[in-house]
Amino acid sequence: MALEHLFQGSALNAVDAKGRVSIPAFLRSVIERRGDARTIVLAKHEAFPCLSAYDPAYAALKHSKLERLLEKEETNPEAQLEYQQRNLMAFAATEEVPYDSSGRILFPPMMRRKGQIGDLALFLGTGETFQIWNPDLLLEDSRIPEDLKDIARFRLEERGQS
Amino acid sequence: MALEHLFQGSALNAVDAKGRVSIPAFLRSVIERRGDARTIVLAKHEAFPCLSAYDPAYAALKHSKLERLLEKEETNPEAQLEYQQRNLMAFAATEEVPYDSSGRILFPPMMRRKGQIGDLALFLGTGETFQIWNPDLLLEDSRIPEDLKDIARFRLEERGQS
DNA sequence: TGTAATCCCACGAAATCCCATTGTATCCCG
DNA sequence: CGGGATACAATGGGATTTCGTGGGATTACA
Repeated sequence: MALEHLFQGSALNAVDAKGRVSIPAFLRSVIERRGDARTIVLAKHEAFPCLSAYDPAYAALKHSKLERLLEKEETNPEAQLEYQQRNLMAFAATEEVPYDSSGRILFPPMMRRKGQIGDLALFLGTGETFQIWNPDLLLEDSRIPEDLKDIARFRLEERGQS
Repeated sequence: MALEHLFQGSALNAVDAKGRVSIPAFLRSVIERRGDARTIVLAKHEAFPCLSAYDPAYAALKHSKLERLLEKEETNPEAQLEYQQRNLMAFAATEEVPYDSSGRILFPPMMRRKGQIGDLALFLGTGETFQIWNPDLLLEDSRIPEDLKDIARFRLEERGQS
């Protein structure tokens, strides 16, 4: 599990009336260096009220990891059920969306609701994956370090002036 | 067993009066990337009250996997029996159906009964295969993670409002 | 010859493409 | 070093295509 290209940096982009968002160019370049897809995978984050996003290559990696776990414990019926559940969450509870030539995706309504994304989307690189936040929810969350909130405030300010 | 194209995402489609269902386009595209068939294989799921579905290329893969398992334990008579049983399930208890130019299959009545599918079919990608559920049965099943039920509820809602 | 499967066309909604505009960062040359 | 030109990113809006769906017509089969 060593992906050499890592997601980093932050950006605040608008969601337009049609539900479209630009994926920041610096994140797209990582996706395209990892594989040749022009596609991102969206999932609800397990811990935070935001979305988790990554490229298809990372999703495949996650899958093969699950497969290997199963083969080890093939005899155990409890392990079978847990495998089924994980697989459902990893694939049925995610959506793969392509971005167009201008780097935009159409935000799937279900994910938009799950991530509680309004008309602003805050992108945060976190290494192997990146997160998409409603900036207001990030500022409200007590688990988020103050320094990170400062970044969110800065991005909001930047936009408020324009 | 490394398939690069994986089934992912969810959709809720109608079964019409003639018993026809659209296979979601995002699942069809995976089928057609894996092989050049415009066909799906249906089977009763081993654990859940739903149907399991995949492409013919995957069926072949599954078969060779069983074969390899058998060769490993050729001396064990119990393994022989189990092999026969699994092979029967994998091939006799399945149906292969083509989809037409608009992406619809005619639901085979037996499979429809086995999967207890009414006039709504919930499609769930699970990586190597996908599942077809009666959405009500999924909501009733205690083994299904709550987050996944949320997705089913969202899909139902989406449809109810239109 | 009747029943069921397949084909064909049609429609509305939604997704996708394409082009235009703006603002910002970068480059180049005086 | 400065200032204009250039390239790219993000965004808006209109045009086009695709998708899911219904219904009728045609074909296959028993």
